[in-house]
Amino acid sequence: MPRSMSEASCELLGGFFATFAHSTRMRIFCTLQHEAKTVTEIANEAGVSITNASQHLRMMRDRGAVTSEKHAHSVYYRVADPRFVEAAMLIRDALSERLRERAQDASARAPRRKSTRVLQPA
Amino acid sequence: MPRSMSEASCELLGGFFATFAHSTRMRIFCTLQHEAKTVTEIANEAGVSITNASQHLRMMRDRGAVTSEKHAHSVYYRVADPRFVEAAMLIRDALSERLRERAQDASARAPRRKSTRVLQPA
DNA sequence: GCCTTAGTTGCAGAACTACGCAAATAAGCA
DNA sequence: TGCTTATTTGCGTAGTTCTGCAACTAAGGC
Repeated sequence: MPRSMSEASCELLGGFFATFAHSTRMRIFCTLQHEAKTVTEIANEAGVSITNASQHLRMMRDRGAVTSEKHAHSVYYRVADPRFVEAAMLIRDALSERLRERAQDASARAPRRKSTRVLQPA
Repeated sequence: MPRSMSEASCELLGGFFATFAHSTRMRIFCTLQHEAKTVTEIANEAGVSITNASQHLRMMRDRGAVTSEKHAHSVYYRVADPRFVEAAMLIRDALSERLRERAQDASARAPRRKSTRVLQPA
């Protein structure tokens, strides 16, 4: 990261991160991590309406997180760059470690409370 | 990334990403990437009011992106895990490449328009 | 040309987020 | 104790985002 990013870059990167900053889009992103899928498949797997999936996907495409391609009736969406998946995993791992630590600290201070594992093991 | 993350995990990860999903927080995060700083320093460097910086920092701390520590009058904030910086750089690089490609494709189709470099070189 | 399947778009209401101001708290100093 | 500096909190307003519904478009098959 350069010492100071321009206002425009921050805007852009912030906009990109917004792509992941919602549980529905996070789920959509998870369904797409291995292969391209149609809107209907994505909507079913993520448990949202097709309209809603389509809207989130448009936003994600506009900001460069996914790309789309039309085949006959269907539109296939895929993750635009494998590094996005890599980065998400890096963050998920760091976050789950930190939360485990936090929970341990908390239970050390209040030892009667069971520790809750919030993220599934990677 | 596991094949399917639980709803709670998606919520949590989404919440974490929200931490970066705003140009002000992105700037705050940039100012903190190398060293811990006080709220006043952060506010000055990011160009926002102290109140506003404090509010963003609280949100970032609640979600695990930064930690804080009090020394005398001042509260020092720092990035909670270096992997967060690493992941942000990974995404910034992937994104800037993709945008460059996109711009090239666009100028290939409409050759008279100058290509704009949106992100500074890493 | 009409029907079906797949996806997108416009719109409106609800929910959430950002920001500033003023007031409150906290730590050290005189 | 009272003062000053640093930060946080409460609250109101303005703005943005999310979601569903209904209407629309696009591609292929009959």
